[in-house]
Amino acid sequence: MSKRQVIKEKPIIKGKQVTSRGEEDYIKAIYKLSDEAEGERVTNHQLAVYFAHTAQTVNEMVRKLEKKEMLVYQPYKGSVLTTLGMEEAVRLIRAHRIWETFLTDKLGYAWEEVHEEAEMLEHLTSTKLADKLYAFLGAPEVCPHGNYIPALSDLKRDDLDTCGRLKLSKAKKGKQYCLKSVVDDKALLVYLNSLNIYIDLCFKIIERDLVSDIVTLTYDGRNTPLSGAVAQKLFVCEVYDAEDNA
Amino acid sequence: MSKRQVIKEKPIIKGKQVTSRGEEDYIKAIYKLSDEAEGERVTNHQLAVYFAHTAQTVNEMVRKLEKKEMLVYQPYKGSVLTTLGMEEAVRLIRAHRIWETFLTDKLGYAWEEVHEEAEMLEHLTSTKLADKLYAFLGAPEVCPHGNYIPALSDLKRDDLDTCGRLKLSKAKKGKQYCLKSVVDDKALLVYLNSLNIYIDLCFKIIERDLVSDIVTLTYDGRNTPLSGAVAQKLFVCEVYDAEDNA
DNA sequence: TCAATTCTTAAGGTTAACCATAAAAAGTTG
DNA sequence: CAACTTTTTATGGTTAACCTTAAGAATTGA
Ligand SMILES: [Mn+2]
Ligand SMILES: [Mn+2]
Ligand SMILES: [Mn+2]
Ligand SMILES: [Mn+2]
Repeated sequence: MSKRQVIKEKPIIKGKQVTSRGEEDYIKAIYKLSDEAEGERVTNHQLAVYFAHTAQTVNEMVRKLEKKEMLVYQPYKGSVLTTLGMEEAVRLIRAHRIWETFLTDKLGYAWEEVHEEAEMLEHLTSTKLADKLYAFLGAPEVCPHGNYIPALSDLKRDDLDTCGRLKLSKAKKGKQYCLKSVVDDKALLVYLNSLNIYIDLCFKIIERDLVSDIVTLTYDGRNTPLSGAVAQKLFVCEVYDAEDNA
Repeated sequence: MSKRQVIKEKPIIKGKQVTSRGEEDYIKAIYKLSDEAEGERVTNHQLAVYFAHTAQTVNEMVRKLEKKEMLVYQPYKGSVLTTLGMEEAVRLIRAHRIWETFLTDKLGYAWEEVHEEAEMLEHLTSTKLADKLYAFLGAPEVCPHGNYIPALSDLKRDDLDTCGRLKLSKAKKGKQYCLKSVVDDKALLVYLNSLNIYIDLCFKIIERDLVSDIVTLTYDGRNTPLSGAVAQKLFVCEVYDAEDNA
């Protein structure tokens, strides 16, 4: 009999639930994959590999997102996000990086621990929450891995990750660099911890062996060799050190 | 060809995903309903009303939770949480209240805005995250609505909400009280805002009309009448004010 | 005590998000 | 351009979390 207050649960985002978690993950993936190489379009095959989903599943998701006008799909060519899709992607990446920053800066998480948590939290983050968190963090420029935290209006992805930065694998012997960002890959981050390498570390390249594909850095008074695979995941900018110019 | 890193998405909680969002909501609901009146057991009907689900759905969920040993169900009698179920409930309530506190204390949300956000965030909150957040908040005793934030070991629910507190609807004329907690109901909270009533406000009851069921309080130098329905949702403790004793 | 009411549960449906199989369509290449 | 490969898509499954309908079981109370 007790006519208790009726509670409608599961408003997963805010009110109308426009995009599900799965859809959001696809949008983000397309955004990220769309300029990892240089090709504009992201093929279904790329998505299938990325998510370890079947071709059928990818096709279904892509078609669904197309219907929602988040992307334009051309069979045998791939998908391009619409402006709507880009906005969604940027909203998610912004939330992701804000959470990562919160977890490390405020709660003391290590940089290799935050990605998974952020991967979940980003999907429950209203614009209001993201903005309040961002302000609370003091409007940080970058996440713990050095990637820019975009504003909602920053749809140009070129600016986001590698803006003006150089892959360490393309850096030159004899010059000095400062580490600006790293790929958010747990194994890599743990490895970098073990070498005492972190964002804003400055070092000099003392060797580049093209045959063995190894770059050797100097910092903290010792030499550290890095494989090409690792060097490809680190982004640096050149440092013009006065004392070194002499 | 690009053999990209395979990413398994959707680890909704942490690793093994023992309880889904729906299951967690049921566990919490049983916990909450189990002493709203005084009866131990929570009937399927109560749950059906609470969630606006059908009897069939409730039955399925309850049976599923029974299989997972989160509760013991007796047909026609209702469900009681097992210790496992209680632990789960407390974990969720703890996370809920910690998030609410974070949102108000750190991000400046109003107390009527935090429940919905917390309702989602609680389901993605590992023990580690909850503990770190809690420490970051300075180990607060209560949420913005005055309810205790339990430790994971606090399974006794009596202590949680009304421990030593009195429903304002049962308070006595002429005495002084301090508001200690309120039911987390948006409409109520907004109403209290309009009256300048907040946690830790002290006031005196100058009138209790049993016929009209209205309590009249004095604070801020004015009299405010509250209906019985509202007074039932406010919990107070008596204040022994020296200056008033004379 | 037995009829009315309420509660439970069996049977079967829907949708979302995944899967497999296999045919059809497009692209690639010798 | 024909053979081969890759991509798409039609069909049809599965599971989880909801639903409806309706039958059967327990409780209640006159
Ligand atoms: Mn990340
Ligand atoms: Mn990052
Ligand atoms: Mn709440
Ligand atoms: Mn609360």
